[in-house]
Amino acid sequence: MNPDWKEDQPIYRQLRDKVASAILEGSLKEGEALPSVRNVAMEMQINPLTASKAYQELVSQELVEKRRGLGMFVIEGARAKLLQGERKRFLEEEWPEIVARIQALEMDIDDLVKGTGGSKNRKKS
Amino acid sequence: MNPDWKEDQPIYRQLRDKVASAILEGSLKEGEALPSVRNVAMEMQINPLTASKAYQELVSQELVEKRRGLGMFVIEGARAKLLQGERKRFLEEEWPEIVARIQALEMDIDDLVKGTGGSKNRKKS
Amino acid sequence: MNPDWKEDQPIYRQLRDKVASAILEGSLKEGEALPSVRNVAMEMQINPLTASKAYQELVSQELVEKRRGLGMFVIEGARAKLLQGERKRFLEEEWPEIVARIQALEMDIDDLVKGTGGSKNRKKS
Amino acid sequence: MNPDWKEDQPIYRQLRDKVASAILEGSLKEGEALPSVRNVAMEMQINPLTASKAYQELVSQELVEKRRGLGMFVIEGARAKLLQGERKRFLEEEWPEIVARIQALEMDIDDLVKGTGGSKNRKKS
DNA sequence: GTGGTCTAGACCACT
DNA sequence: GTGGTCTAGACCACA
Repeated sequence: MNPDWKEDQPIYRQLRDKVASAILEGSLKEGEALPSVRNVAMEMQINPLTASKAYQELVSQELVEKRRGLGMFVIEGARAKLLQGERKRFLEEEWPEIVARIQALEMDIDDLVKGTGGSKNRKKS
Repeated sequence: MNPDWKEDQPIYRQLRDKVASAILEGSLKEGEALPSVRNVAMEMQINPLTASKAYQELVSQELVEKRRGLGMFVIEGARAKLLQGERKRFLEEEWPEIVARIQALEMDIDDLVKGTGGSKNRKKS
Repeated sequence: MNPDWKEDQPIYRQLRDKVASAILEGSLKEGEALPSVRNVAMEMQINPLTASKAYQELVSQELVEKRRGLGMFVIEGARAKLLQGERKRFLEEEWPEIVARIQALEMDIDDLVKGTGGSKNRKKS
Repeated sequence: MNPDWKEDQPIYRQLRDKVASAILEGSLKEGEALPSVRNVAMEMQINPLTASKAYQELVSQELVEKRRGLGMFVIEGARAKLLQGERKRFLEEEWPEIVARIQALEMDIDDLVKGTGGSKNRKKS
C-alpha cells in the first residue's frame, strides 16, 4: 500500500480520486466508514494533514460526511451522484476533446474501438 | 481571444499545445511565421514572458525555429513529426486510459461513437 | 427527533441550550425530571456520553440537580435565573452584534420588525 | 494590525470573514488585489498556511479569484453577491432565531429598536 | 514576486 | 478513538 504517487498531481488529489474510484467500484460502500485519516496516512506513507485535505475535498463534494468524533462516512447515494456527475463531465467536456484529437491525428475511431476489444466493453467474446 | 485557461495546466503549456494544434490542423503552415510574442501575449491577455516560454518549448521540440531579427517560423516537416509523435503517445498512453474511464463509468463505447455524428472521419473511404 | 446538529457548535452544547430553552419556554417545569441520559441519547441519536456532558453543564450552571438514583431535576428558580442571565448577555453581547450586522447588510431594522408579524410580543400592553 | 483572534473560531475563518467584511464595506474594491498571503501572514502574525486557508475559502465562495503568479483578486460582482447571499441567510436563518430568542426572554423588540438609535439605521437624527 | 504542496510535530475538542 | 487547527520551515511551479 505505497502507491507511487504521480508527479503531475498533488498527492491529496490523487488520494481523493482513489477514494472516489473505490466508491464507484463498490469496494467502499455507502454508509461505510473511510479509513481514519491517521491510518490512511500511515499506510500511504504521507502526512496526516495531506490525507485530511483529500478527505476535506470529498466532504465538499458531498460524497462523504463527517460524523464528529466518529470519522468520515460515505454518504447514502454517493455512488449514483459520482456516476451521474462524472458521466456528465465526460460527455460534455472530455469526449468532444477526444474526438477532436482523434480527428486532428487523422485516425479512425472505429478502428480504435475495434482494436480495443469489441463492443459492449467486453474484453473477449 | 481570451481562452479561459484551464487550472490544471500551466498557461505556457496550454499555449504551446494550442500552436501545435494549429500546425496539425494546417491553420499554421510550415514555413509560416508565428505571431510575435508581443502580439500573442496581448491577444491572449498573458505575460509576454509566458508566451515566450511556450515558444521556447516549441523550439526545443524542433517544431519551430527562431530566425534572428525575423521571428519564429514553423519548421519544414513539423506537421509530419507532430502527427507521428502524437499518434504514438495517444495510442500508448491516452487511449487505454480513455477506455478504462468509459468502463468505470459503465458506458458503452459503441454508443458514444455512434452518437458522435454520422460523418465518419476516415482518412480514406 | 433527529435535530440536524449545527456544525459550528459541539453537540453537547446544543443539547444543553435545547434544555435551557425548554425551561425558558416552560415545557420543562421547575421540579420536573429531565428525560434520562439514555433516553435522550436514543431519541437524539447521539452518544450517551455526549448527552451526559450536556446535563453536567446544566448542573454546573445550577439549573439542574442530580438526585441520586432518581435522575436529573430542574431546580426551583431555574427559570428566573435563566431569564435574568440570558437577558443580560443578550443586551450586552448579542444585540449590538445583531444591529451591526443589519447595518452592514444595509437593511432597515424597522422593516424587519414590521415584517416579523403583527403579534407584538410585549410583556404588558 | 494584530487583531486579537477570538478563541471560539479558527483563525482562518476569522480572517476570511475580515476580508469579506472589507469587501462589503468597500475598503477592498472589486478587481483589486488582496494583500499577498505572505504579507497578510506577517501583519497578522500568523502562519502563511493559515492565511492561505482563509483565501482558499474565499476562492471557493467565488468572491475572489486566483491569477496565477500574480495573486488573489476580488471578483467583479463580489460585493453584490456577498450582500445578496448574506441577506438571504440572515432573513431565513438568523432573524427567526433572534425573534424567537427575544420572545423566549420576554422582551419587546420595539423597545430594543428604539433603544438602539431609531429607525433607518441613523445613529443620530 | 505570487500561491501551492508537503512534512513533522504539537495541541485541542468532540464522541 | 476521531478530525481540526496551527506552526515553522522547506521546496516548487508559475508569471
